[in-house]
Amino acid sequence: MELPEVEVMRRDLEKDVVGRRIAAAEVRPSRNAMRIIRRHARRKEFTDRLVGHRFTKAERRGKYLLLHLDGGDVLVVHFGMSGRFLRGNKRQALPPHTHVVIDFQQGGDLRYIDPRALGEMFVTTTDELGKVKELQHVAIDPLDHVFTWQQFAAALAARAAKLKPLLMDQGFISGLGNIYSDEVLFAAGLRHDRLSNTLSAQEVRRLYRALQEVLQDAIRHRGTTLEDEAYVDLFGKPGEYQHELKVYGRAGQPCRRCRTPIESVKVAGRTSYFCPQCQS
DNA sequence: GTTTAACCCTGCACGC
DNA sequence: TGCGTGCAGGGTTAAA
Repeated sequence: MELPEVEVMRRDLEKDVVGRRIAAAEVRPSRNAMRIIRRHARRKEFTDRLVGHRFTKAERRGKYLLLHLDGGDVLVVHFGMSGRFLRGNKRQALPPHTHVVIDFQQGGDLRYIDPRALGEMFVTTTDELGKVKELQHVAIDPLDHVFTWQQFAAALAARAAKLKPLLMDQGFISGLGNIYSDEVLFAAGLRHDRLSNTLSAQEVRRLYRALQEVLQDAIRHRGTTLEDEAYVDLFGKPGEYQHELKVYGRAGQPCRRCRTPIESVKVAGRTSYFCPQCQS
């Protein structure tokens, strides 16, 4: 789950979960459920900090989701690859790989489902958020209004790294994963292996605009749901952006702009897709 | 400083 | 049918 999917989830939670009070919380008995709450030694240590409290705000930092609670605690969630929240109720059976269930006083529940269990969830205090190492490393959000192209240009010039891994580096810019970094680079007309400090001012501007346009567009389409990854929103509904993808997962198929076959290559261990004609 | 590889995990496609 | 292998990709960490 990358920035657009986390943002769609945040908006759903803001509408449907913020304001609700937690009546009960359960960490399921599986080994993977303990993996999800790996920062807490015991289940009770985690659930005790939730029960009786009300969600007051849903915030996003890069790919992290912060669910604030009254009383000053925060539930921090990172979805990894296959993690997601799903609204449900007692009458509905828990789907496989459900690790955490939060019951609301007003009825209904919130399930955390994560087949690959690469996600993580923990409770901390708002005061100690600044001490969480992972959150400290989250760089500026490309959709933040304080993210200016001049600042972006300086940051790119200060590094000599290939664009694709750099865009996926959460300490450089936050929120991009494998799918959106490829889509952004296509929209900017830049190759994955261009070095960040070789970009002209015009190319930097193109990349800056591509970041915002692609991410905003993906949020408007409620995220990308691929067959295998099966991201769905809080209510189980798939996104629509997979129909808008220009390069990701399209190896061998004609480029939507110039008909040249899309190529795929391994970059920093990730399969990357690009158009050899449109991107330079 | 930058890049690579290994690790965590499950489901699925693949070849034999 | 069933087994082993490799891949998918979020991130971190250690090593090159």
